[in-house]
Amino acid sequence: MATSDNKTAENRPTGKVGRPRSDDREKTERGERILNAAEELFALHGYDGVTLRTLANAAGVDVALINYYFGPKQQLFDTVFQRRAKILNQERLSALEQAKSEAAPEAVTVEKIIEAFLRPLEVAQESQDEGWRNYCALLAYVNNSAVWGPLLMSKHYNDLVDVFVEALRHALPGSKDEDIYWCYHYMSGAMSLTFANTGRIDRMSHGLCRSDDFQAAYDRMIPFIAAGFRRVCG
Amino acid sequence: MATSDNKTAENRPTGKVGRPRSDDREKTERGERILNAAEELFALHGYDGVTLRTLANAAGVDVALINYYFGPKQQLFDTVFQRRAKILNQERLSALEQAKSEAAPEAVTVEKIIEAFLRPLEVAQESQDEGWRNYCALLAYVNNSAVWGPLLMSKHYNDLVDVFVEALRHALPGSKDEDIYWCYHYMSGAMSLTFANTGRIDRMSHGLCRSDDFQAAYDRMIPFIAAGFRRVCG
DNA sequence: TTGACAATTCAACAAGCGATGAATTTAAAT
DNA sequence: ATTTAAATTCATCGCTTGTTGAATTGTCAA
Repeated sequence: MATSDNKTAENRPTGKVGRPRSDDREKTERGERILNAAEELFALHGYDGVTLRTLANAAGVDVALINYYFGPKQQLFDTVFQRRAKILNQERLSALEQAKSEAAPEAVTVEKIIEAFLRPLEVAQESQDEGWRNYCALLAYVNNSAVWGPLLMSKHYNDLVDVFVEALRHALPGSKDEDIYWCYHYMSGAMSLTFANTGRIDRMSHGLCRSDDFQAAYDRMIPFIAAGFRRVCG
Repeated sequence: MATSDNKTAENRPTGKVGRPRSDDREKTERGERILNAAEELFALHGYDGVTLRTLANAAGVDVALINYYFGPKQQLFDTVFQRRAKILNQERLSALEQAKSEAAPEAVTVEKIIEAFLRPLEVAQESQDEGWRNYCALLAYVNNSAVWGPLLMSKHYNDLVDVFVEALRHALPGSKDEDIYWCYHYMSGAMSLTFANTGRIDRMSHGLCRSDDFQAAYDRMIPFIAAGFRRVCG
């Protein structure tokens, strides 16, 4: 199931060898175009489902340029995954800080914590930048993979977990850490699948619900998860 | 990230050409060995991460035999996925029927419905047959894939969804179908990741929780999900 | 103006890919 | 006994894979 080559890609390599004139550079830099195309293709087909040639074609770039910019394939994958992880972590952390200061001196509620965790993803998906939608699918792929998950999720998201779990501890006094971690895990799974946008719910609900209706997904998800936390960790 | 070839596989091809003597047949038939190995490898590396040669080696058969038994690669994948889907569907349906008859004439509770949905998976994973553990990871892979999900999940699991949603409708009178489907989707995501057994929770909880502690995962998951349903669909 | 460096294409590499036709051996049916 | 069919290995096909070295063209500082 390797991706089709799509010879009629919008961005083609110039065909001329050597460094290009600085005046006819494309609006999006080539390095960034590679990352964007990689993000989309990896999200859809997984690491092994994408060949460097397909990727090069989609990005409108020569194959060799990928290695020039990002080194071997595995390193490219890590770079793609890392790029938005940083941003997402910042967004979530600042959302949590804001919730804390709004609630002070009271402890912030479970609902608000979960909102701080989920809203940045919803905002990202709702945004113009379609790269975020691709990244969410990539996140679902990595999160559910026994090969990549242990490597990349731990590397780029473990610190964030600590902060949110600490907040949840205060919101749910008397709860056991073990319970919190398990609930966090359920939240992570529900979120992954939901924002992976696979079109599954559309078919399963006979068209009643729509995968790309992030508002609908989001509105229900916060109370759903929060109620779960309260029941198990209460 | 193609799988390593593992030349020292336990089951080797005999090396002798032609149909084997019926008295020195292996205890597990070759066709079944192929399916088992495929299940394990596809679950770990995804469709494109597994080559027929790696698979043949793991199953201890010649490459050509895979095609002989199961046709092209895609068809093999479908067969692997289908095999246990049938069984799982039966188990879940009969668990639901039993819950219904136990509750009669009252309507069965949300908790019991979710238990009927989850317990068969837990029993499967807890069983001796390690193939079930692999299948759960495969289910997570397919469920979260935008390529395979729409094809295989709908094909093999949509009927089951209808039955369970119908039961949930009665357990949650006055609820909107849209709400039920979204909650069902959250449940599906939480379940996928949890039973995919990626080792993620082990690292995230600094060793406090263990991925393979299915009992722990299961005990908390039912109240978690049920509380979510009640809050959103109540 | 020269020389170092950056950015790009091209061509090739060895290895590996899925698939299949032919040959071979045995089992089962007649 | 013969024939037919099933189960297996082997060799090979044409293509694709990730990676790299060499050549080319442009920029920019000395």
